Amino acid sequence: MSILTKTNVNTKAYQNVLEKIKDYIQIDQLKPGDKLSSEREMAEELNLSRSTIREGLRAIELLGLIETRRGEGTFLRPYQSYQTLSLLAGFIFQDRETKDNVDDTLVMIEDVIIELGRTRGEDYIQSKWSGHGYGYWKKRGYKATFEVILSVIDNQLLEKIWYLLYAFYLSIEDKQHIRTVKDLFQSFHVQTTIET
Amino acid sequence: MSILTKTNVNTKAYQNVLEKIKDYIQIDQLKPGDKLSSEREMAEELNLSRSTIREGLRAIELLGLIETRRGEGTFLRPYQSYQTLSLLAGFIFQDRETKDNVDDTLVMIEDVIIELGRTRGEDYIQSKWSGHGYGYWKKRGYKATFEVILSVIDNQLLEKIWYLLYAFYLSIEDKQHIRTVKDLFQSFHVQTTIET
DNA sequence: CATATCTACTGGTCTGACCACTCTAGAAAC
DNA sequence: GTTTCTAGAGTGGTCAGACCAGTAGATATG
Repeated sequence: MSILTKTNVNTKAYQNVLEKIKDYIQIDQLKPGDKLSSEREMAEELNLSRSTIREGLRAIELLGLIETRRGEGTFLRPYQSYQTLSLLAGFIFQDRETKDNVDDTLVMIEDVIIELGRTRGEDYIQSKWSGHGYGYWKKRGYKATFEVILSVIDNQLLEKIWYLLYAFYLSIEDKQHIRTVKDLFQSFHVQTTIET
Repeated sequence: MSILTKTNVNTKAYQNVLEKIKDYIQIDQLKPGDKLSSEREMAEELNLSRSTIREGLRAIELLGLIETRRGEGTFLRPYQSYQTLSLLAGFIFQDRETKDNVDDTLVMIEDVIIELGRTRGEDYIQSKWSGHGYGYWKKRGYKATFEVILSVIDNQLLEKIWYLLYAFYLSIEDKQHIRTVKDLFQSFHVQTTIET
């Protein structure tokens, strides 16, 4: 299902581009940051027009897999950027019913993460937060504060899901998070009084 | 940050296409199955070339949001198909570290869903499962069995996340789910003996 | 050695063309 | 009047070729 390098006639040409590039990455053992062939080279190699190649590339780019820089070339992406995730979230979770569930779901996912944080690194989180104090973290904002928990749970996937949801949450309206920095501090029993 | 309809000069043109289409869908209240403007119309309306429009469309198409049919037009997709989700999951969660976390994360998300199912519709689930009996549901498979829980929790978002994860889980290798139908039955105290 | 300039190459965008396909209004046949 | 057939308009799929705007490296210049 995955590494079929033969061109499929029935599907659209740009989909073959996706497969080819996927193979290309695997075969050449390309790593993040590496440069792909130029669009003109790919076009010649795959016997397709440059515009068709570009349609495929745009799709992959939106997924955050590659990055294009004018004058330089096309590169494999180091990692999924926050911005891309945000856009993705907006599209994936478009419909009305889904939007109604964001609040609930975000809270639930955060519950899971917080629980994980408690078992895997309660001490670290407490010292990190109490080090700078409540006032500091409140100023840095909810996202930065929560990321401290994310940093210790060592689960990239759960992390990505949170980012996806959080980005989506913010994109709906410019509302504040249901939870506050104060809530976070309290769930880890860290002092929330501001020392002068 | 979200619904700015004004064209951003710094970003690439096809990204503006994405925004425009997103707005377009919202403003015109388009529903799944509805037809979008033709590529040529969009091009004229947005003052862009058709190729640029197409680059944007291809990206959205890969996300499974739209569907193009030659000779007919471009349509909003009815639902996010399972297949598309699988492809998406593969791209979004590409890297090695992320893959290592799938097992854990899937279990955790399922815990959340199961807990929700217990509080919101334990009776329904129990009667549904015990109605056909364990043998029936075991034959129908884990996915179908789990979907019973999903059907009562009334949270589309959590549902989508599960589908995304589950698809991704299966795509990594053709392995069986960590949990079994039996486990599900037991967490709801439904009999797992097969009557003859 | 440092600097400025030139040049080849890259992605970004546009134009205009042709194909294959679908749908439909109107002509033709009944 | 009803059915069937057909031509044409419209749609997405693909292509070739062009120009612009950046980048990087070679080359020439001080």
